[in-house]
Amino acid sequence: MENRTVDTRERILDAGERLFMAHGYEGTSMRQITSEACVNLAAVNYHFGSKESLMQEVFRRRLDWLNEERMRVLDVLEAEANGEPVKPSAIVDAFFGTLLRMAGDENRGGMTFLRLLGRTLTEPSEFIRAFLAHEYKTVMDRYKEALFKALPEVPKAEIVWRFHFMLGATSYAIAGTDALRLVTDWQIEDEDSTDRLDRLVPRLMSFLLGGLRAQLPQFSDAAVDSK
Amino acid sequence: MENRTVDTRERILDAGERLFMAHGYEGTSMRQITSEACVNLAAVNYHFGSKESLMQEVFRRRLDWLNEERMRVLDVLEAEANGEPVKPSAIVDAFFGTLLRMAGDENRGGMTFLRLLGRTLTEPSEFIRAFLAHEYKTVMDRYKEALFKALPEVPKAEIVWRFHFMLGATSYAIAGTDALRLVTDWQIEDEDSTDRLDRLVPRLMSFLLGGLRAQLPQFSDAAVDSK
DNA sequence: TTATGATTAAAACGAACGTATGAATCATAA
DNA sequence: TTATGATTCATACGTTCGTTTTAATCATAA
Repeated sequence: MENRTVDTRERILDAGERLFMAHGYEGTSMRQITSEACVNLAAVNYHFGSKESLMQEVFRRRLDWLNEERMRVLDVLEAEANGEPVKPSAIVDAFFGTLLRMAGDENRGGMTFLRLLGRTLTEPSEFIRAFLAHEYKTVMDRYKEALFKALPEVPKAEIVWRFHFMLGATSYAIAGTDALRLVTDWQIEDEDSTDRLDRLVPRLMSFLLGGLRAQLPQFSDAAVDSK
Repeated sequence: MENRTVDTRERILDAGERLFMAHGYEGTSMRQITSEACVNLAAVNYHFGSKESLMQEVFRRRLDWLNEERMRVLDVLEAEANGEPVKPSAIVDAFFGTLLRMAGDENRGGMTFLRLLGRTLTEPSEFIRAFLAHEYKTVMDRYKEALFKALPEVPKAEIVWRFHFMLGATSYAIAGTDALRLVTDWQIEDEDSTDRLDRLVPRLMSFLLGGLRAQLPQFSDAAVDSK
C-alpha cells in the first residue's frame, strides 16, 4: 500500500514544484499539476487537502533540509571558532553557499526549487507569508547574531539591510538565471550551462562579500546612524 | 468628453498598478480592478482592449519616463567626462539611483510601481517578457558599455553578472521593503518610514558599489576566466 | 478467499474568470 | 434643440477554476 501512495505524492510534489516555478502559484491550475503528474484530478485534494497545502508541502520538503543544514554548518563553524567570531565569509558561505549548492543536487530539488524559492520571496501570497516566516525565523535569527558578532564595528541596522540585499542578489542570481536573459538579451559568453553553476557560486560569493564589507553609507541628513 | 475619459483611464491604471503589485498579474481579477477604480467592469476592455494590454500600459506609463531619464543622465555624465570613462559610482547612481528616487515621486508611481517592477522581474509572464525586453534593451546596452569602459580591468562577463546581482539586490530592496519583514520578522529599528526611504538609497548604493568593485572570484577549476 | 481500509477514478458542483453585447447616458457641435 | 459620437452601464456568454462526491479498484490481513 505504501508504495503507490508515496509515488503519487512525490509525482504531485515534483509537478507542483516545476509548475509553480514556471508559472507562479496563481498561474498554475490543479488540472495542469495532475495532468503533468499523471494522476487523477482528485489526487491532490486526497493527499494534501488543498492547493494551498500542496504549495506548503512543496516548500517544506526542501526547506526542512536546507535550514537544518544551515544550522548544522553554523554549529560546526562556531564550535571551530571556540567563542571567537566566525569569519564573515564563512557565515555567508554557510547561508548562501548551502542554498546555492542545492542547485546541483537534483535529489533536493536542484535548480527548479531554487528558482521557485527565488520568485516566491518577491510574490509572497498572503497564506505563504506566515508559513515562510515560521519556517525561516529560527535560522535567520541565528545567522543575524553570527553576523553581529563577526562585524562588531558595523551598526546592526546596516547588517540587517545588507543581509536583505544579499538575499535579493541571490534570489535573482537563481530565479533570473534565464529570466534576466529575457529582460536584457545578454549572452553570458563562452560558458556552457554546466560551467555556469560551478562559477556562479564563487562569483556571487565575491559580490555578496564585497557588498557586506562595503564602506558604510554617508547619510546626507543630520542624524547619525543609531547604534 | 476628454476629461471623463482621462480620469477613467488613469483610475484604472492606478488601481491596476496597486493590485498587480499586491497580488500579481494572475492573482488580480478584472472585477477587483474595476471595483477599486470605481468604474464599470467593461471599462478596461473598452479603454485598453484586454487585461494583458492594461498590464503593458501600466508599465509603459512609468518605464518610458524612467528609461528616458536614465539615458539623459548618462548623456550628461559622458559629456562631462569628455571621452574619459565615467566613474562607476556615477553610473550606478544614474541607473539605480534614478530608479530608487522614483519611489519618492508619487506622480511617477512612487513605491507602488517600484514594488510592482521588482516582483514582475522574477515572475515574468510569457507575454510581459517580450515587452520588458524591448522596453529595456537600449538602455541596458548603454549602461553595460559604460561599465565596461569604467572598469577596463574587470572581465566583461564578470561585469554582466554583477549588474545582474545589483538588479536583484535593488529589486528586493524595493519589493521586499515590507515583504522581507514578513519572511524574517525583522524590525529595522529606530526608523520611521519617511527616514527609511531617504536612507535606503545611500545604503543600497554602498552595497552595490561594494559588490561591483569586490575582489574577483577565484575559480577552483583549471580554466581561467575568459577575456 | 474474503473482508477491509486505502487509493484511484469519473463526474459534477457552484463560483469566479476574461470578454462581449446592446441599450442608456453623456458631452459636444451644428 | 437636435444629431452624433464617445463613454458608461447592466447583463450575459462560455470557460476554467478548486473542490466534492460516489463508485470502482487496489493491496493487504484474516
